[in-house]
Amino acid sequence: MNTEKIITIYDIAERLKLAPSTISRGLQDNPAVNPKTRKKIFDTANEMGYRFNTFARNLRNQKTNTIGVIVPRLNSLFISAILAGIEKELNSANYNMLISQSLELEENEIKYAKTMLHNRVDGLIVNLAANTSSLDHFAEYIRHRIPLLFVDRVIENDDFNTVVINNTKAGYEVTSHLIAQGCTKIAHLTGSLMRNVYQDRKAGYQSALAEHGIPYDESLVFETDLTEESSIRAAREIIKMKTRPDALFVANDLSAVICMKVFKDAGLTIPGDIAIAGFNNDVISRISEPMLTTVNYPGEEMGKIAARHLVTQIKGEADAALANTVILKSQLVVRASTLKNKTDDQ
Amino acid sequence: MNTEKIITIYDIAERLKLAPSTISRGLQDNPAVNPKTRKKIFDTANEMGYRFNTFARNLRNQKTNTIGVIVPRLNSLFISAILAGIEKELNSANYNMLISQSLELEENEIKYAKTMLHNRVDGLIVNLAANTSSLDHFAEYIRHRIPLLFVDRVIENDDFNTVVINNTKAGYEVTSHLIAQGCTKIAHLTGSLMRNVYQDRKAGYQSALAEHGIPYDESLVFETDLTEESSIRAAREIIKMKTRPDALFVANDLSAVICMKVFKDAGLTIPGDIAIAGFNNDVISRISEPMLTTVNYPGEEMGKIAARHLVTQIKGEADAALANTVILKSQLVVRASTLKNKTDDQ
DNA sequence: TAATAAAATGCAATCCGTTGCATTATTAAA
DNA sequence: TTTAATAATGCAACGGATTGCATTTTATTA
Repeated sequence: MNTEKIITIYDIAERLKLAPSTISRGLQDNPAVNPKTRKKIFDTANEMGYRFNTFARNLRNQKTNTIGVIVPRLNSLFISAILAGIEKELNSANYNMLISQSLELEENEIKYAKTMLHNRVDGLIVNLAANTSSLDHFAEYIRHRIPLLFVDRVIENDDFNTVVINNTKAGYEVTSHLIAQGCTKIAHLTGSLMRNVYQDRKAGYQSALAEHGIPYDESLVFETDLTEESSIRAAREIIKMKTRPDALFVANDLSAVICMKVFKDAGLTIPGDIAIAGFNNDVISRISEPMLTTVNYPGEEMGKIAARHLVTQIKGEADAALANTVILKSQLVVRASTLKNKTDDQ
Repeated sequence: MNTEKIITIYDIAERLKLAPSTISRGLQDNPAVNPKTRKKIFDTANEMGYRFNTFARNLRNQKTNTIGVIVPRLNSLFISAILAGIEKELNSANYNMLISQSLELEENEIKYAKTMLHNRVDGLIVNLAANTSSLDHFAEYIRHRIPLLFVDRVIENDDFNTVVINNTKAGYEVTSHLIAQGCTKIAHLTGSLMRNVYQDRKAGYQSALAEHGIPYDESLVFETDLTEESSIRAAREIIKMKTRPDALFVANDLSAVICMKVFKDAGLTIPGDIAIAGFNNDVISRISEPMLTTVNYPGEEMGKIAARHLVTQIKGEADAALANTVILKSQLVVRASTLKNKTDDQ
């Protein structure tokens, strides 16, 4: 058994005294080839250690069966959920997944978009980096009619397919709920306002305030990168305020729970002194004490739908010219961290 | 600007009245081509919307600059950390990353191993599925001399490169620490014992018990799949035991914190009634109340080292025949969840 | 057995970029 | 201006699988 030589269909053909085309057909279960021949082909292929060359095939077929995915980070539960969803769906549709993380930087996103283009991905799914300000780096995809889809973090633009939730509505619901609990001074800790997810949640927050006649106070909004450190810093700032807010709406669960811990360590009670609501419904929201009010955000489902959508487009079953927005449902999940009155909010 | 036609170097060559080889060289910054010509080539390529075809290149070069990665799950903080590390490293070495999740099933792992082989990955990094019992599906990699490396979850076998931590030692340290805190009846909640990570931690647990003359009691060991549900179930079983354990060593932080919550909800105090230790040093261990004693497990670092190692091998700078084991350091992180005496354990 | 239909196999071009070697154009030295 | 040396470009084969069409083999029918 030679470990060095790479076996091709030509080698098999030679061994069996057949034409390469017959080998190719045989390996593809083409009915035009005699079952006995086919069996011999497979046996010989195995014996010789043949593995087919996807490149040669792709080159010929002008298809790669590979989808590119660009996300800001890999080590986030929410992103992981999206990826898991994409992977499951792609797998059952027989596509591979090429992944890159932009580390929240537009420059990386640009670079990866190009790499994926050269790798001839059949489609691309993107979750934008925090500081991405233009979509120029995706222009080539449009130009080459390569299906492109944004999940979760998108840019308002009718030309692109997107899968999102209604962040404005969700932000509005969280804030309204806090107000219903009697909170009047509600702080908001959020991520980069360049991104719709944070921008919209904030918009919902503002509209709920407005609707209830609570003036919007810029100094109550903390725009951060939502890392562990900045969450702690923000929480400390809140503690130090002269008139402390009676509620905090945080744009993700992890940050919310981190703030909660800082508050508790400072002797504040939750929700007595300050109510806290998060976003995502990560496991962590069920483990914190008190349990965290949050928004159930169907990450895995978003991933699945995004992938399914993209595959449909690739297969040409959907009109590529028709940009589509899929808005998934999210639900407010009320838990102890915001229940000021004993009577259940429901 | 034609959006349909796919531009090749031949099209550029024709337009510029040059040979395709010159175009190819020009695009590769080959010094043999006149700077002025090169400029013209780049300009024309841009103008015509040319993007090079990685397949044709790969086909020719017999290299893909792509690394395959097979993990059991994507939606786990620990796995994500490993992936993030791999990605960072591969990126700076200019490799792409093709990812699949086995969903903890050997059959998927087998299938993906084959797909990656056909995709001609230049190397493969694997974190084994829970129920993988044989490594036969990786035989082809050995046969074709494709660098293969196992991270974290490995199988004892001198033929493979691995990057791990010393789980036995870590398990031993956790257990010894619990014993030092005065615990005498220590339960252990773990994952599939087919996997070294869990097997070894348990071995460490057992040897610590033995060393301190505590008899090993099978009924105190819970082998589960470590999901949220089974963790809750195990915690409830523990509560119901006639003589309740005074400590619980869980094989990962998330499960540990889930158990902690079940215990607290049942009115038990931590660590008073039962001390708890986890594994991984996830963020969650810092947020739980009390904070969780755990083992700092350098996931991202493992990923980086694994990737670096693999790339070195691919480039032929390492002797492929020499299987290597890299053992990273892990540290016991003592926190309140196991500190029975006020005096700091250190 | 010859003629016809059907099944199986073969031929050759194609996908597109790369590279060793040959050839032509340009510059420097004589 | 001629020759030698160098720079720039071109030629053509290669990598491996695919597929429309042609050809050969086998089975069917008259």
